[in-house]
Amino acid sequence: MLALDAQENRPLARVIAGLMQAGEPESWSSDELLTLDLEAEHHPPGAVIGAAGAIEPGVTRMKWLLDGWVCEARVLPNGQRQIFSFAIPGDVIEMPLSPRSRAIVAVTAVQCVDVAELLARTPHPDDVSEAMSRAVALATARRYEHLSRLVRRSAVIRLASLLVELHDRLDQVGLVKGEAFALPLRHEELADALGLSPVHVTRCFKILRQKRLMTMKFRRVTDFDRAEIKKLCD
Amino acid sequence: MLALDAQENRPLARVIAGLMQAGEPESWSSDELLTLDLEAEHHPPGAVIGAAGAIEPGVTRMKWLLDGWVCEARVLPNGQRQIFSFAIPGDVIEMPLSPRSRAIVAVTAVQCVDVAELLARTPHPDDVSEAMSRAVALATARRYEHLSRLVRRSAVIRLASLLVELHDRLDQVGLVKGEAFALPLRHEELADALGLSPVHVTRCFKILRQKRLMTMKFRRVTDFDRAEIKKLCD
DNA sequence: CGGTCGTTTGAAGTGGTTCAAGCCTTGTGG
DNA sequence: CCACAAGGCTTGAACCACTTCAAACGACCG
Repeated sequence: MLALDAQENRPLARVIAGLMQAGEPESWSSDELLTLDLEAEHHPPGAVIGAAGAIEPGVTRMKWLLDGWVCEARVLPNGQRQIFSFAIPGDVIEMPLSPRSRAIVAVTAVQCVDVAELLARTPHPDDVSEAMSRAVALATARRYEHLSRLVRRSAVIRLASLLVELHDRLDQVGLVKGEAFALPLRHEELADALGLSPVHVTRCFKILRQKRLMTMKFRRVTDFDRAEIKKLCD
Repeated sequence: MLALDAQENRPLARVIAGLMQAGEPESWSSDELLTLDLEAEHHPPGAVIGAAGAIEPGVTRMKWLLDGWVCEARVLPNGQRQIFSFAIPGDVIEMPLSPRSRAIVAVTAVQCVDVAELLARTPHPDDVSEAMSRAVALATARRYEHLSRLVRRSAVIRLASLLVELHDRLDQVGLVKGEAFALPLRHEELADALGLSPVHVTRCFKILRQKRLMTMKFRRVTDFDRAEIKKLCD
């Protein structure tokens, strides 16, 4: 159960922020969600999410990320991994129909709920599915962004523009504090997302640090100068 | 009007093949489509398609490609162009909501119909929208493929795997003759799709030719050894 | 305290870019 | 029918960004 008291309430607040961002009407309130008694799934880091469930197409194959980071990835024939996107708390994840083409993998410990469950219990099912399809549209747009980011841009700019995207998304759900935010990704994960070697991700971070644009240490980004980094990307 | 007699019937046959491929039930027949008197839009090479129309979300913002090639592209801030995908006869094209994020551009002379029109006139609207959404799902899957193709793979393999994809799609709509097919793309367009320089596309074609895997000349591919090229990609 | 995993740095290699020139094809006008 | 111009394709040479390999360092966990 999502037995969230005032102390543990933050994941849910983020989720609601995510829904609002996706155009959720005001008919919703966090109180309503709290009373739904939804069962949250928990997954440890590295777990493949959703492969166990039955294959049914449609809106029901979606999960709603309450806490933690997941990535949408695929292992290429040569053994390398391609990460298509990251999802952060408040995001909606589309489960793949075939787990071979792409898999949803937990990067950190993860807490999520099945949208089918949510739809069955909410007093506003239409609003929920509306919000979900908006979230899907946002994710699709971000995938186009990601592709243009990867192609014919220097490694530093690939990294910088990904960081700006993640910063902005984290900011919208209240996970940015001043110029700092948690970034629970190893260089290897960033490398697999950006099409670079992990070694070169290190070098790119070094360049950004030397330009005094940001610091990445202990899975946290600090002194993130969003304006300057954004300028660098264009 | 799509006043197609037996002579001009081929584009429509391809389109129907495309629909069948997308899971179109047998309740359809080419005869039925011929009697619909659909108005086909014509666009010259280089034209931007669909920017003129009003912005309405949903299934109505789709067009159905009868003849010619189009690409889904975007101009990056640095002036370079990123091509996200190509569409061939029989494909369904999703029009972008905002023309800034991506544009549909005619590569050759193009003939297409609006899906809204088709839906309004067909006696099987449910079957049509079913086929359309299947086509959209296929295009989405191809976009994932394209991303994995671009990242961390050598230029020759990027080109080879794109050629295999295009070959297979053209084959399904009857546009492959033996080991040859028309490929009305300049090196520049392939380069913009593959994230390479046009010069290097030339070199890749040279390598493939020297390996006796294919020949590209005068906008036509000949001696296309699909099996060997496919093997090369893995 | 030692082992493991992740990060950092250096040195050498390579694949793709860029620039520039020549060539081939196609279209146009005399 | 030929001459010429324009656009795209081809090739070479130099350059640079990123990779790979290898070794050292640092944090975290038992």
